[in-house]
Amino acid sequence: MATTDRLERLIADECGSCCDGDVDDRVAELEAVRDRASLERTPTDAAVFDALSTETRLDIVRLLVAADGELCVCELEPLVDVSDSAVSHALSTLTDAGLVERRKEGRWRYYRPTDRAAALLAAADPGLDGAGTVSGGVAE
Amino acid sequence: MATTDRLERLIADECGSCCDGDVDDRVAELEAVRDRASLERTPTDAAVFDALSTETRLDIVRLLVAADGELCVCELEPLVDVSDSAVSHALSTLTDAGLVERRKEGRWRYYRPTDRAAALLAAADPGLDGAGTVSGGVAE
DNA sequence: CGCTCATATGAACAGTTGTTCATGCGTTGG
DNA sequence: CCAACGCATGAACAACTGTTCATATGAGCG
Repeated sequence: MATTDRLERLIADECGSCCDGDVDDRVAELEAVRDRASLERTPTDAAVFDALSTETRLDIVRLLVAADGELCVCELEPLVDVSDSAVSHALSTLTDAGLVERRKEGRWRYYRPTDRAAALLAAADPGLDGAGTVSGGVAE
Repeated sequence: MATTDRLERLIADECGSCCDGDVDDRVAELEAVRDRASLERTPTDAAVFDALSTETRLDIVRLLVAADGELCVCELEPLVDVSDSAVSHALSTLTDAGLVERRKEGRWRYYRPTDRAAALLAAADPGLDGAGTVSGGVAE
């Protein structure tokens, strides 16, 4: 890690150069933060959020959650203004991300959202947003 | 909505052509679903998920959550393998999405995650994922 | 079996985006 | 003031991606 220049000046500025070996301590602390952050990584990584990052896919998930059951492609297609092929592509991406599940019945495929999808929408939508530090208990 | 062809066949297949005017009913029902889904839209829309859809920005948010306080750019930059400019760009995007907040102090800017950011990470990370219907418990 | 249907999948193109480099802006120290 | 610093921002380029068209797959039906 060669870019500790600014970090040293930051620490010196924060505690008024009172202590000298604090740089190493702070670096170690930051590396511990990095380790902790890495542990929270799921195998899906950013793919989960990426799957919800376009209006088409997000609309589909919202529709599936709003519908109190399951919908098939031919029901979704009239509700979003893209081709059925695009809907299918979107559903594949969402399935890979673990946000929807598929049920086959005859010629049709019924899709429904997973708990994770609903949890993500709930976490993003409500007005609990805005200000506030986070630390402490994110537990649930 | 001109693409109700398949929808008609679906309904006929589901209830065995028992009823005829059901197509309009089902279409109306689907439009109600669409209206309900639209109501849940926040002004931020898909931008929130989009902000978390890249490894760099997601890593930054994870680091801010893992750190039990606030971090500045010079502390984040050694922890992610991109330039300080990229970190700044990422933080701007995250700020616009309402996922981090900025505090100015002298030459430095300290960043901390919002509640929404923490809630989103919590909703995506835990092992509560996988199988399960979402609303109300639609047994099957 | 050959047909159609519902959906999945591959290719290709346009639009988007994440990165770095260069530079601008407010702040601090000499 | 002037220089240096921390960070923000604009431009530019490569890389990615969402869409549609074309085609494949598997299921029902005559």
